[in-house]
Parts: sequence; C-alpha cells; structure tokens
Amino acid sequence: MRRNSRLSSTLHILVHMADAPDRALTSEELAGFIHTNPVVVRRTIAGLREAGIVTSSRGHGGGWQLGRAPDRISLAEISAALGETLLPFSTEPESPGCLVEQAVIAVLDDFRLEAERLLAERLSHITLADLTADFRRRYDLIGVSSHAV
Amino acid sequence: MRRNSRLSSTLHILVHMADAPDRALTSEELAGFIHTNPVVVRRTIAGLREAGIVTSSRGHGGGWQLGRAPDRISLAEISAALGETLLPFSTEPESPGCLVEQAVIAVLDDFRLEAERLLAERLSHITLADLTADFRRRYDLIGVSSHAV
DNA sequence: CGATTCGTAACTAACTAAGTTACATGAGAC
DNA sequence: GTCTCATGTAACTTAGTTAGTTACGAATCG
Repeated sequence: MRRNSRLSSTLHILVHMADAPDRALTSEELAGFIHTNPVVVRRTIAGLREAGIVTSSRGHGGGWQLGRAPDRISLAEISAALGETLLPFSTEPESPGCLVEQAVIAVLDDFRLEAERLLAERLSHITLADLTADFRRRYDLIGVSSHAV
Repeated sequence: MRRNSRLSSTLHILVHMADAPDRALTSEELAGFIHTNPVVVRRTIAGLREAGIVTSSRGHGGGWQLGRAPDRISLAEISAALGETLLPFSTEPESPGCLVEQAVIAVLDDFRLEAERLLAERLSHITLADLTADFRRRYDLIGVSSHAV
C-alpha cells in the first residue's frame, strides 16, 4: 500500500465488502485487493470497527463485514474513523511568544476550521452505496462492450 | 522547521518582510525567525520568487523583499507557489484494471477537484496585509496591556 | 482438540523532508 | 580590480514517519 493512500485503499476494501454482503471477508483476502499485508489491513481498519462501520469476527468463517447498509455509510465517517486529517499542514507554535507567529497561526487555524467543515459537509453526501453504484456501472459497461465485440 | 509547516513558516517569513518594506532581509535573518537554516529558507521560498511574490538580490545589501504590496498577495498564490497540495491523499492507481479501484479513484478525484477549488477560493480572499494587520493588532494590545499594568 | 482468524506488540525497511556542507555566481564597497 | 557579502544549487546526512513483517496470544467453530 502506497503512502497517503489509506483513504483510497480503505474505500477499495469497503466496496469489496459491500459487494459480498452475505459472507465475511478475511484480512488475507482484503489484503490481496490492495496488495498489502493482512496485518496492515487489520491495523488500518481497526478504527472503522470502533466507529461501527465494519464488524469483525474470529475463528472459522470469521473476517470482516459492513456494520450497516452501504447507503448509511458516508465518506465523512470513514475519513474520520481513519483518524487522519485531510488538511495535514501544521500550525503548531515553534516560537512561543512571537506575535507574528501567533497571527499566522490564528489565521491558518480559522481557515482550517472552516475548510474541515466544508470538506466534511461534501464528504457526508457521498456514501459507500454511491461507490458501489459507480463500480457496477463500470462493470456493466465492460460487459456490454465485451458483448458488442 | 517542523514537518508540514512550510506554509506556516513561509507566512511567518513573509509577514516579517512586509514589516520591513524598506530593506532586504537576508536568508540568515529569515532563517532565524523560523529557527532553521538559510539554505532551507532559500529552497523553500525559491518558488515564491518565480511567482513574483518575492524578489531576491545578491551581494552587499542583498536579500529578500516582497515583489508587490501585501494587499495584493493572497494566501492562495503563496500556497500554490510552495508547490504542495493542501489535500495530499493519494489517488494513484495501484491495481490497474481493477474496476473497484477505478470507481474509488473517480469519486475521490472529483471530490479533490471540487475541494481544491473551494479551498483556493477561500484562500484567495486572505492577503498578506490581513496577516500583518492581525499582527499589529496583537502588538498594540500587548503595548496597551503593558502600559495598563 | 485442532484449524482458522482476528488483535496487537515489537521489530525492520523504505521513503520523505529537513538539515548541512560546499562551492560557484553575482553585486556592491572601496 | 578585488574583497566581501549574499544568493543559487547540488550533494550528502540525519531524523522521523509509515508500511511491511514476524510472532504469538485469544477467540471461535467444526
């Protein structure tokens, strides 16, 4: 799994899970989809379990399944559950007491707050169901064109 | 200079430059403000020179100055000139041919495009002059409160 | 009980970005 | 003209982050 692709990789995994709602997928299988290691998968989506987006079970027939219907899982929730901000620029003070720095940080923090609100708003309108629908559309297109040829 | 603080550090530097419009500041001085190395400063703001945001001159009395008035320099330009995206999540394909991945990437790229447009729009309304005004307000406040005490 | 699968800690490897050194280039002081 | 100061830039080092890996305990089911 490439760096900075946790969101994209996680969505990939979740669409596969949405596409196989009747059975649990193992970390091993999920890892195969994104060409990585089962442990990396478990570590990456651990936060989604705590958020109720997915459930996991152990032992025979165990693995991962969606915690609720795909149309009730938004990208905003997924992104938040991954625990990484979309806007990773730092505004930590490095020169405590410097008024210039304080002014810069104040303005940037304001901007970040507003930006995160905006982004979350946009992401909350995209659901996992939208992604699976997009996938099925692509799948049908290929099928049709293959048939036509 | 801390990681991911290039935007904040650059703004810090630029406010100092705006505050001393009558002379050029050396990389050495600028580096002092953000506790780093002159070479790091030159490297970081090299892009700003190409964008006309700052000018640099060599030799005696040389150094860095703003390329135009602070109220005509927006944070959007600065951010763009730094050459780093505000939204660094990756959408590079890792499994070419996988339709699930293609659907995920398509949706994320759409989102990114819209998000970048929104963020740039917000940033284009904040100028370096706003930052220096904020700084001066803080400066005056300290002065007043010191006087009061 | 034995096979399977997750949970998690601990370690390794790869990658990124800041920091540093070194030196060439250009510009003004004298 | 040359001395000094300052940028421009390449090359290397160091530090920090994150993915990848190994190992093993815990839970579940046949």
